[in-house]
Amino acid sequence: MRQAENHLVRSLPLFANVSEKHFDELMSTAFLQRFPQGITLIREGDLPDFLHIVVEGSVELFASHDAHETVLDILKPMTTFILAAVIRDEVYLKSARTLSAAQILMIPAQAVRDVFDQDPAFARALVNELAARYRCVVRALKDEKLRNSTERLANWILQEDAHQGNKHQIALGIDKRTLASRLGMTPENLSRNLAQLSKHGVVNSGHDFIIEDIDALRSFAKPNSLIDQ
Amino acid sequence: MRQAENHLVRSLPLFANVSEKHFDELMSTAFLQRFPQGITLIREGDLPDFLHIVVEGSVELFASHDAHETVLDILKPMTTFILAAVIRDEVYLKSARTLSAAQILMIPAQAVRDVFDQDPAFARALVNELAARYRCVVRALKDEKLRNSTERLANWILQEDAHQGNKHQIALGIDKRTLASRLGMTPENLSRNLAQLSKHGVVNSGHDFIIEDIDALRSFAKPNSLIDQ
DNA sequence: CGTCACTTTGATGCTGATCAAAAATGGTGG
DNA sequence: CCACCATTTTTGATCAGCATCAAAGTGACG
Repeated sequence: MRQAENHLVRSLPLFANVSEKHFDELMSTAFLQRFPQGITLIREGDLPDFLHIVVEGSVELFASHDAHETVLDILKPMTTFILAAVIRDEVYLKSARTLSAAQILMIPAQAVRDVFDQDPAFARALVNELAARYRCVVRALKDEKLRNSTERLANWILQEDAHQGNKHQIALGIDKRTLASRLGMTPENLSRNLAQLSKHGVVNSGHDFIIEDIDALRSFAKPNSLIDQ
Repeated sequence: MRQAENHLVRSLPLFANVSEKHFDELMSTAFLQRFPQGITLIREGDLPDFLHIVVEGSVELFASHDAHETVLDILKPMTTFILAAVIRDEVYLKSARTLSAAQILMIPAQAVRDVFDQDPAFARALVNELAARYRCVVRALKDEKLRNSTERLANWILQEDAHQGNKHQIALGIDKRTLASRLGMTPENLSRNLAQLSKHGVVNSGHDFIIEDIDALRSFAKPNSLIDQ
């Protein structure tokens, strides 16, 4: 792994207070690997070999059952995934594939468990990370069960605007098909929902969404700090 | 706390390898409290004071938004809850209320965090428990997104039969209103879904469900080890 | 300027929620 | 033991949300 990325990884909260020795132990066996778009990184049902961290690009977590598939999350840098499976050494419950070209840091699962037992700072950081991931899933479940698809879209727009610096102009970055899947709706429905939101201050301009009346959007979306991040 | 319960708690995986000293430290500040049915134990949005463990009875986790409420989980002994909020010292994302009279062990949040930092065995056990809880939520999210309500009911019956010893006769224990809520459907729909399942080997006899043809039920339910426990 | 992929629009059907009412169940007191 | 009442459960009718299939529109790019 090159110096630049090493430094980037070192600065992650997960490794913040880990001793130099243990950080080196983790990194000495780790790979930083580039993948093209559309590659399946892990498959549900397999046993975990590595803890994965998205360093660049984006990754989609999904699951299948009886010829149906659903997107459970979309990850951007710097996020760990399949931490719970690594800790328990049990099969993955989700699959993962790259949504764009991506760089993934892969740390052998056994090394993660070993350093966890030796380094209290790493243990603390890891449990914090896992708790954070847990809370994300709970938020996703609440979003799914307590809102309809138009409300999910409206809140996604508000959140994304905040992430992109409250410019009231949101660059999509992904195609609408993927966004639809992320939001738990079909592309057709996303289209119709966007049409709905024009009544609530949102305009769809090519690959951007523009918020023309944020108060109207807020009052429709009813954002909730116990669901949205 | 009485000796009997102390022993029960001591034998939980969470405390299995914790030193006597640290176990006593946790227990010395803990309460074992009885609650009647229908008591709200925690409210979403509040900050955590205690880690909770269901010792007896059952507890419902739920969340509300915009005049809607949804049941996220039903807990039986011995299960921890709100572990993630305790670890991160952040507000609860769910509320909890007793579904029956219940006994709850409450360990001060600060004690949990302190012992975590001092006792590697407790740290290991706690991260294992949190990972297990994480995987439960992921399973719930998949169940919700990948199955319709009849399939959820069919799989619940299969699981409950296994828990109750494969007698092919399942005692409900809770009223159908609560079961419906647990399974993410209205009582009306539960009733209709049960009628549907009579085509697939399930008979509804008073407060019991009877599986008359488990192969038919299995073939309809399509149980999946990556969704069901 | 034509092709191909993506997106939108239209028509239709399924799933599950809601409201209303009937039926079944269970407990209580005469 | 039975009649009565309250509660739970079931049944029926209707409606909203979302998926699906089909077709038309749009835009990027060779």
